[in-house]
Amino acid sequence: MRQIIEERTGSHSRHPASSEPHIAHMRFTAHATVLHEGDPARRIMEVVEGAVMLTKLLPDGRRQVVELLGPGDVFGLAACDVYACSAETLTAAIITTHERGALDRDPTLAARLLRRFEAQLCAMHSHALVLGRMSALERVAFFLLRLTPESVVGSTLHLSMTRQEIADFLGLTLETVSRAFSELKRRGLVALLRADEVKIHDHGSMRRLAGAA
Amino acid sequence: MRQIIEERTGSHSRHPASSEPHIAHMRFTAHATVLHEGDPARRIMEVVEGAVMLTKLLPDGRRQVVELLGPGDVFGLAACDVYACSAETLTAAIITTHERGALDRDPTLAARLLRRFEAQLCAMHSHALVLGRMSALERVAFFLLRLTPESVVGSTLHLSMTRQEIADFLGLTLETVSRAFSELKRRGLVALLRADEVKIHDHGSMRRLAGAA
DNA sequence: CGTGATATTGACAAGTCTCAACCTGTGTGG
DNA sequence: CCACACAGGTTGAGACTTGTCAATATCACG
Repeated sequence: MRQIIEERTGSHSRHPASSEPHIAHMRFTAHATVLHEGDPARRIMEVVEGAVMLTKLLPDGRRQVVELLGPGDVFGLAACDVYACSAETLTAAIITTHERGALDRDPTLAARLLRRFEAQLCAMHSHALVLGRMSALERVAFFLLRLTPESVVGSTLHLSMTRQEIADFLGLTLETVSRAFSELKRRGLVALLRADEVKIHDHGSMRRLAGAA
Repeated sequence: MRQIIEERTGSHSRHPASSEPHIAHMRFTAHATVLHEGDPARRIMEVVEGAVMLTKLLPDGRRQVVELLGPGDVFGLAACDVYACSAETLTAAIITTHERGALDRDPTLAARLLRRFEAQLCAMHSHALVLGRMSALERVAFFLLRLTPESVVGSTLHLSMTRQEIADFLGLTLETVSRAFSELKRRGLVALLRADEVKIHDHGSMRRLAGAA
């Protein structure tokens, strides 16, 4: 893809001394673990293709999906020297990685990641609003709209997440998510073709539910 | 309004190469609004001194404090071309601003902001875990530990937020926050000297409650 | 046609919110 | 210097949303 090409050309001979290529592409199947919360944070990663979710765990096993990532999004971050989140693929995915040192050496890379971080930080701000202040029904409506590209209006939306994963993303239980889906269906806002295929019928009402943000 | 008392430009010119002063320092009193969600996003801002909170609103008035910022933290971000959050000072504060264009021109600045964004993104990940998966008591414990610098062990912690602001940060109501404070006091984990002065007695139990993150 | 994983639905419990009353401390004016 | 007023905080009772546990349904696959 375009990004792969840019990466390769952008990275050549920045540091000829280092024999190790600081860019590597990796291909993952769906439901693969890319990295573990708590492991030493060596590299910064970027989704090239596919979908990835970042999760955090509490000692007692409660889980939160903190971010959903698509092409261009960055992960593998660390507040100290270990990864702050685990990362799992939701679909088959291609991921590229950068040495942490490359951020200082390569201003082009830094500029691109900076823009990306800004977008992701804004997404997290929205997510905080969802988690802190929205009802179950509103959360699910928000989730469905978030997955719907602007362009797609009539077509059907494929969820590559189980109810449990959606629940962990929205701070709910899988039962509550299921009930919310049923309620949206009952109200005629969506149609459930299959458990993982949704068609949004009333975009306006969905927007209103989701806070029109 | 009482916000802008004084504005200086480029006082410490650390980048002599650039003749244009793209840095401005501003001094704010406590409880001043620095910027409004939805306004055109012209500049990126950085906290130099003091504390700032970022908030988002739903159409019906529900509010979420999405981030608490201290010295070094960055705000004024936008997913499209308008600010994603409002920003208010919690204490008197000094804030510096950068033109958005400066990010591309000044690699040193970009590198610094990049590191900061990473830290803030990690903080948001933790916050998502708090909002999505923790009980009221756990949230308040987490909040108090988050405000406690590692160094400070015995001294008393000053909250520069009302119960309502804390509640909006933690996704609770002010009553629930108040009850959580009382419960922590009852259990002997903290002492409330005044409504806005807390002393943490049992750091270990607090850590356990907060998920030892 | 079973079998296992995932999803839905129901009944009940628990945690948090809502509404209301009351308390505390700070500052002001008589 | 005291009394009062006001903003913020605490506490209580009951309602409501969501969580928990359990039974049943649906779908993909061998």
